[in-house]
Amino acid sequence: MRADAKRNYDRVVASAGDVVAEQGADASMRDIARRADVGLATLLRHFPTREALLEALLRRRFDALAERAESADPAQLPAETLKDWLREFVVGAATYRGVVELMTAAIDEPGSALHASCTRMRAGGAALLARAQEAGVARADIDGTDLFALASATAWLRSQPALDSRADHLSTLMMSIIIDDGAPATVD
Amino acid sequence: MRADAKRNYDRVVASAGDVVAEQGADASMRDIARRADVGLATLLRHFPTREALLEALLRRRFDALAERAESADPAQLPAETLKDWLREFVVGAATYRGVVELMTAAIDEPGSALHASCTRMRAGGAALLARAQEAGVARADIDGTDLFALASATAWLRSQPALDSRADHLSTLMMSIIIDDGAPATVD
DNA sequence: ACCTGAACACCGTTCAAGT
DNA sequence: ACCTGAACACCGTTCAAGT
Repeated sequence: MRADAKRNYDRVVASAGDVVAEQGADASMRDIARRADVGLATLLRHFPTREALLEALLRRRFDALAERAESADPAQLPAETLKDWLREFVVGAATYRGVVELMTAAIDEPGSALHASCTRMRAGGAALLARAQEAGVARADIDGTDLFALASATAWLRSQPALDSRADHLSTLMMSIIIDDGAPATVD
Repeated sequence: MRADAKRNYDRVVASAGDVVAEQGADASMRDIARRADVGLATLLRHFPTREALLEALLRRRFDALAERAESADPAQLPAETLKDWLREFVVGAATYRGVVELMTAAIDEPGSALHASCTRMRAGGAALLARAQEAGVARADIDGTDLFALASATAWLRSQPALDSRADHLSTLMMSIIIDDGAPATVD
């Protein structure tokens, strides 16, 4: 990549971070380009789709989440490990408004830019779930796809501005579907 | 209302029903007007906002749902009554893609055209929930707003095309947060 | 009273022209 | 190689002109 191209790329990503944080995942691409002091066409050549741009924003976080699941400490309590992971999944998926919708759509659309990170996260979550199920601390009649869906629904609740004040309570309730370790489930 | 105005009004509602069923709640208003063989400006004078148009589409169903909660048979089992009502709430809120988002937003925006029906439904649900809680068959640490939120999250899951095949299973799981009557919760 | 076409300021897509 | 302005077909909003 040429030096000026790299510079533009970085400016766009930085600008997108700001604008998407303000306006959500359906923010105006023109707006993002404007704030990056870049032509709209330039933005679109670096990121041909909206999802490609969001992927650049979310990749780091999503990859970290997948790795964390893959290299989970087997000595830790399975319920705690799963709970911690879910908590971070939900926070990650709720950082920008409108991202959860794109994730659930992307996971069965192989063409989507978000597809890879989403399937990888689902696999990671499924492994943690299986360990918890074997230990008898997670509900037995759910699989990785259910887990991904329920965690997404939790993130969806979290990203509704109207429900901001009870976000933690609702997350705790959602958690209680999945985990059953005797202790009262909690998010904080 | 003049005869021709009434005719246009009805044409628009009918057309909106079709288009919104196909494209979701963010369908193009121009498209709806076109299919109704009406000028866009005419549509917008009958329904100044998108929510006003959706309200016309959903009113009947939402009012029926509220009435049903208000006049629930006290002889019936509280858990069954609540379960049946939730089931219908979820189906109603998931008929059109994108409606749940509008509902959760509308419930704390008194200006919204959907505000009245949503608050009335929440009140109805809260009453059924209270009866179930007194009978000890519903979780004690939730209120009407939580119930509305959880039912909305269920409807959200149901309106994700990618999750179509496990919609019933996910609804059952969500139900299990709220109701606890010993019997395995189920939606069908 | 009610309807409508047209002007307006937006949007994302596409591409020929520029460095 | 990379960038960009401009044309295009859309969108919802607004309003003057028509019946």
